[in-house]
Amino acid sequence: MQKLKRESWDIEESNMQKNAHKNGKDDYCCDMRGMLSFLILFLLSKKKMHGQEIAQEIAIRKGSKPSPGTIYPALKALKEAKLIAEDKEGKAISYTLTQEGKTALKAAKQVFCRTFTDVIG
Amino acid sequence: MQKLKRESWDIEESNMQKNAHKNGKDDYCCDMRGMLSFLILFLLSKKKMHGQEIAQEIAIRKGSKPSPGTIYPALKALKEAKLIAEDKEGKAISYTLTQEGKTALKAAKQVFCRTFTDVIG
DNA sequence: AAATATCTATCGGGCGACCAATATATCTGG
DNA sequence: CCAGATATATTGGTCGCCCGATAGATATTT
Repeated sequence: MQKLKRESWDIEESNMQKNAHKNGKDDYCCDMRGMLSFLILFLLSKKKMHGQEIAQEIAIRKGSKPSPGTIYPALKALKEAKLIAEDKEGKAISYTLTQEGKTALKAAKQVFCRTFTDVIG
Repeated sequence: MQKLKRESWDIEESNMQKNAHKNGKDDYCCDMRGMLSFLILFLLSKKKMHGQEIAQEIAIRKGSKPSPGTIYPALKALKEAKLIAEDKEGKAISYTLTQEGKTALKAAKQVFCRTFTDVIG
């Protein structure tokens, strides 16, 4: 169970960095700071989603759900960068990629793939 | 030329985030903070390298070479976490993955692949 | 031996992801 | 209409990646 949790890249887990040499063996490697916006853009390229759906999908993928204080500022920044657009429907807000967002994602995906060539598989 | 430079994920480039709405169109998406250690572990799993080789390989992959102030602290942290070991030979230091490093990379790779499922291709 | 080049290493600081806690708004059931 | 549930949003703070500048250490060249 401990081992299972360790698989995630939580901030709490990855704080192992500075403590790793104290704790003895563990599997610190790195967190994924900087990848949130990229992930959001990618998820929205699949289908329109609202904030909570995005958070939940990320939770499934990386094992830890981003808190409101993480996800909403990120969405706000992407909105202000005009990469995503919102579509309010009741209490929920659906986000979609703008044309600029699609372009940005395409470019980012290219760098991503080149950077992590051979990592997959 | 401007367009070419924009493809990279430099800090300077990705600072577009807060200025993106001022600059009009651009391709801000995200940086890759937190992925450096992961990348280093992966590169070292291919072959032993010294710091400069690692920096150069990253430069090729993501388009910007990490500065000494980036790469060496990262190596130091990984060393203190016992995920890599150093092998001094003259002025250069060769780094290799420890057994723990291999284990950590394996676990991290798993999360990485699950997180970015479908992004590739 | 001195100069040059290369690699390693440290320092101070900026920036932004990220969290916990809290607040507001909208929807639903009793 | 009020209470709970759900979604959005803000605030204040921590953490650590990452940079530029600088300095030390080692090898090679002159």
